[in-house]
Amino acid sequence: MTVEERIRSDIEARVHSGEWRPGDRIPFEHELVASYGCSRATVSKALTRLARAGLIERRRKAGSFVADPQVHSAVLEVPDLAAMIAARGEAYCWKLLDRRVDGAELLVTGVHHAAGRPFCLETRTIFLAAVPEAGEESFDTVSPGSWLLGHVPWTRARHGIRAVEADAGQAALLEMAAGKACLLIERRTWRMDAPVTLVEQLFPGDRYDLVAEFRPGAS
Amino acid sequence: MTVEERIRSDIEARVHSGEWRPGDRIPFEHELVASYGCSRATVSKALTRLARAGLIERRRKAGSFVADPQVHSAVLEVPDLAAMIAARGEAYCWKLLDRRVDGAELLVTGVHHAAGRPFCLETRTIFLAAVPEAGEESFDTVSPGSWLLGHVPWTRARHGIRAVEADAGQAALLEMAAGKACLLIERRTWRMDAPVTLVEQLFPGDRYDLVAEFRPGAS
DNA sequence: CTGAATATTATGTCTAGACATAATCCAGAG
DNA sequence: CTCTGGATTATGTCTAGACATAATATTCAG
Repeated sequence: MTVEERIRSDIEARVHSGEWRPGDRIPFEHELVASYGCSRATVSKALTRLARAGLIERRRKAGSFVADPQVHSAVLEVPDLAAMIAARGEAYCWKLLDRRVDGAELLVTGVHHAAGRPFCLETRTIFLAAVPEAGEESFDTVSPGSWLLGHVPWTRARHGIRAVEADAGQAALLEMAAGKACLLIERRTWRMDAPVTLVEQLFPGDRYDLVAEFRPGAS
Repeated sequence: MTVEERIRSDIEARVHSGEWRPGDRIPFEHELVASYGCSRATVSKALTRLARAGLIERRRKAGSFVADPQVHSAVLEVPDLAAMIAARGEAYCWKLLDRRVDGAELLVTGVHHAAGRPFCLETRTIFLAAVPEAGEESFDTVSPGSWLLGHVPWTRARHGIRAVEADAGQAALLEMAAGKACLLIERRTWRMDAPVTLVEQLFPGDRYDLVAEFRPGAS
């Protein structure tokens, strides 16, 4: 364990245990230098990282303080569906329903299947200005999500999550009763402010369970 | 702009623009030292931060490489409901329905209202072993979520998000028709491996829209 | 007393170098 | 040929110190 790690984990432990409470001042850098017998650069690196993780707040001249509890936020994992289903040991397959070009947009519709049952209805728009190569792809065996993952780096994404009721057409494609509750995930992706893709994924409520795990100060 | 920031943003720009593709080697540290005319510590700090953000991968002896596109993941903001509703300019109010102690667990049920309409049905368990002070709170004017935010630091949380249909009782409390689609968020929170609270929040599907924004390499 | 100039102090950024560590390459032994 | 042990090399961590910057505390003029 490096000196920097030791400093960090000592401070984390004191904050998490409640020994140092939000607003408390933690030792000055020069005090930590003295007690750990290391150089200031090492202490500073440890504090910088804790500050970036949101555990402490540093103020010039005043010192460093335990930060107020952070806003709730969590890291939401939205893995590649194919990989996710494979990880559960179920057979995965993608069935293309429709593919057409409308001006500079490529519209793809299809269903992801897990263990032989429909699992997710996907409606996707791909903006050809950002991804011209997509025009060459048929997407009849590979889902656009998997293809895009490997071909286009994105710099920003925005997710919306809602609960909706399946209409008759959607219900038929997902082999479920109309009016049943579904999780609707809408994701827009950009690459340097140029839209890359917009996707709506509709999951039967009882067949999908999104999970988000979070560890604050996950240094 | 500091030298470190300049190095970082130059590399980010080259990766995001596609000039350097996943797998490409980026210049060695000593080359960056030469081209920026700075010390190795500065270059190393920049690369360390890019590596932590997942943009590059560093390998001893081999150099640093542009990382493969990351798994989709997003930062999910789960703000305090009271603060969130207030931010939308709507009146917020919490109505306690039930509060009782069952052994070492405090069970609280209530409804969050926005603009006079029920907005979220909350069923919460608070583990008194981790939060003994909660036993003194009536929770008749302040929601347990807001109270806990200010009183208990937590170190880990796990969210589950599902779509469900409201049963008759839930529907009545939320002033909606039974069987309608709802978003169910379940959150468990721990503090140093001791459970703090478990909450289920049920939102009418058409009145809530969870949003997650993500910028990879958000250095 | 009030307000402005000055001194102090802790953090922010950086340098030039040291040694450690791990991965790779290459030469020589078998 | 293969395998092993060193030499090489890039990153990983650290030191001791420098100067910059921003916020506070203090002093002094009015």
